[in-house]
Amino acid sequence: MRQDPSPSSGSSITLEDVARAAGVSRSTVSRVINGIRNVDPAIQETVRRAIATTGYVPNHAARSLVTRRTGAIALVVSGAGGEGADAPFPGQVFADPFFGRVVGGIVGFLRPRGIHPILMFAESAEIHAQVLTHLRHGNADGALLVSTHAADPLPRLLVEARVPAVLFARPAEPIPISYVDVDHRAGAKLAADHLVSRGRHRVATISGPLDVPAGQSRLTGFLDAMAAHGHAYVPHAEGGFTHHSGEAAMERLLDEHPGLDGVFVANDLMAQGALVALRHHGRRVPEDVAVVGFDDSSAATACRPPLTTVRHPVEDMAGEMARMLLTHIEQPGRPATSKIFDPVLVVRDSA
Amino acid sequence: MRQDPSPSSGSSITLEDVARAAGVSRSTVSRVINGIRNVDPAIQETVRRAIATTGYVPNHAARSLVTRRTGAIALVVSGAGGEGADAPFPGQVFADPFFGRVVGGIVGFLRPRGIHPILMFAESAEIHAQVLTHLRHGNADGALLVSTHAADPLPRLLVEARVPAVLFARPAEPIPISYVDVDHRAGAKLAADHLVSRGRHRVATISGPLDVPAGQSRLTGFLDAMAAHGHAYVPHAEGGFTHHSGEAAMERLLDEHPGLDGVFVANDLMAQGALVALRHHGRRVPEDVAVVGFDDSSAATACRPPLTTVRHPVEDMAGEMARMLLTHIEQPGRPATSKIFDPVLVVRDSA
DNA sequence: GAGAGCCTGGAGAGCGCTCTCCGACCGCTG
DNA sequence: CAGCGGTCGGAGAGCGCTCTCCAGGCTCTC
Repeated sequence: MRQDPSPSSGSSITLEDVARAAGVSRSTVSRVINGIRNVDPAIQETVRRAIATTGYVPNHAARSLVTRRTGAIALVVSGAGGEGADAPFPGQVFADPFFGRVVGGIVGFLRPRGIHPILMFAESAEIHAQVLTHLRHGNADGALLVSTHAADPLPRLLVEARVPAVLFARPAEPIPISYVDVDHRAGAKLAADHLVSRGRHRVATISGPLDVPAGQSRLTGFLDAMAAHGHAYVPHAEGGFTHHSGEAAMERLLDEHPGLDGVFVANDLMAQGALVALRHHGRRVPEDVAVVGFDDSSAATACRPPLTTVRHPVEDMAGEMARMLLTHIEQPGRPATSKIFDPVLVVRDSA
Repeated sequence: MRQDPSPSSGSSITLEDVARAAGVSRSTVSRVINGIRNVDPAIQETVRRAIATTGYVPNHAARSLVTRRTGAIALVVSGAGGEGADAPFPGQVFADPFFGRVVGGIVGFLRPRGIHPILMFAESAEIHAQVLTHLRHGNADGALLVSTHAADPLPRLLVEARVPAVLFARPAEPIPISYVDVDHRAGAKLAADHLVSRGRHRVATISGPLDVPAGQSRLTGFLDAMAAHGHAYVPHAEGGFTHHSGEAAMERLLDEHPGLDGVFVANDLMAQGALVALRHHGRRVPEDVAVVGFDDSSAATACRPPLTTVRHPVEDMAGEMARMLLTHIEQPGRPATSKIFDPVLVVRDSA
């Protein structure tokens, strides 16, 4: 089943060669390849055979020179502008398995379409500029942007440079750019309802950073839902979405409210940290304290006990993000749109 | 400091336009941009200014059409050929933070050179073919390959297709392809020496899969080093480099050798699982059982207690891999080379 | 002071492809 | 049988860039 024509080295076979082999013109071969206009089926067959025999592979550069399309998409993972140098190498974000799911969803959508994303990290201002230049050089037709921090200037820069782009999560500032997001408030409500239904009355929460929309919405959504259940006051400690910040926040909460019996933690990584702190303080989970996380990352199942958590359909969201970008590339003038996904509660052992 | 020329939209400014603006020929502008041959400094300055005023951005497609270089590199994460469908989406491998470090090291080296890797996952045979086609289309000048399983057919396919490529870790079968690797035996010896120096006498080991060179070498290296210390017999359980396989292997070991007081686990993810099993069986770490991992992944510090582990210089290795690939691309005829890195023991609390 | 040789800038030929335009040929109708 | 619209293949002009070749002017040497 494997074709293996003799002169497979290098591939200097051009359209011209195929045309000669098939006894037709370059145009006809091009039409067959691109499926444009009607070409006599018999000739089509001849051409196809000629392509197979010659082992022809289209030259991507030549094609994109004339079509002004690269067929490539950039996947940009972006941090804030003014972060410290706590990462000697880029790519540390992949320590969060969440990104693996995003990447998986994107690749799952793009790969069947023959597109492979170009991976870029942009964690400082000068690199933002570099990324932008790269994009404007025509190295990609558009960008998928996953920001790790609020106040990421890149979305705005992208809009200004007219680079088609779609974000994962709503931007902190209102700008005309498409994005996908999860309904954070609904997710937080799911967690609140669950904790209450489990009979927890002294519930606290560990939020994400409050300058991030996700951190903000999960907190307010949780507080509102708890209020609806009659809990006017819910202790709260702010974390930074990292394992250690979750552990530290739990310590603080435990110090100030030793009697708490339930906690909603705004992401799984922090919940994992919270679990460590709880164990350290001799609390059993879920008997003494019920814990609900958010994200359903692989950290959720790696924990002991496995976390009850709010699951985003991350893969679906990432796929939709890619689909939206392709649409924007296809139809340049299109206004920005957004799509919000419903989260689901995944009940495991921690609550 | 930011330039923002008026017609920044789209960029239909060509070399020709810049040449006209600078009052020189296209060739001269090209020479200035590419730094080829001597150009009068005064003219260089004029040209540079013209580039800035016009907001010129070179067209990548046109350039690579003539240079036959894309300036792009593929980062291929490849699985075995016959794996089951346990992954609905590709990219699950990123759940292992190890890949984050690899990616970080690669990007750290490539980015200053203006190169961004194209991310590809290849977990089935048909996708191997697709990846190969993509590469041969001239979408990338070469490939960096990280295999998750032995018996990955891709290295051989790459060699056959004459695609410049460098592997992370030695291929299971001997083929003429460049790679970087860590000295697994030396790492295992580090672990053995440490356990012995800590006075452990009933030491066991959890190995990785034995069809992978890394799994194999770490095991034999450990056994040999222990033998050198006079320990002729070391109990051994095979794992699959995953959290759960480590936990299961530890259970088995504990069943058969309840008196063990030290264990070398062939990677951190499994060690994390082993820790869970040990705790479950009431063993204190490191008091009752000392645990040494391998990789120094972020799992190592997320554990309680933090793992004593063998650290590869993953980022350096990944960077070197990229450097080697660039060399191969630069000098096509070059024979395959390899570079082996020395691991380091990172002592934390678990042993 | 003149010839040789070097240095620098310009002209122009492609790289491989797409796509518009055009012409040939078909079947159909009046 | 002539005329007409429709279908389908071919010719050719670029897309924007690099790079070889060449010409002109300079310095240097004898």
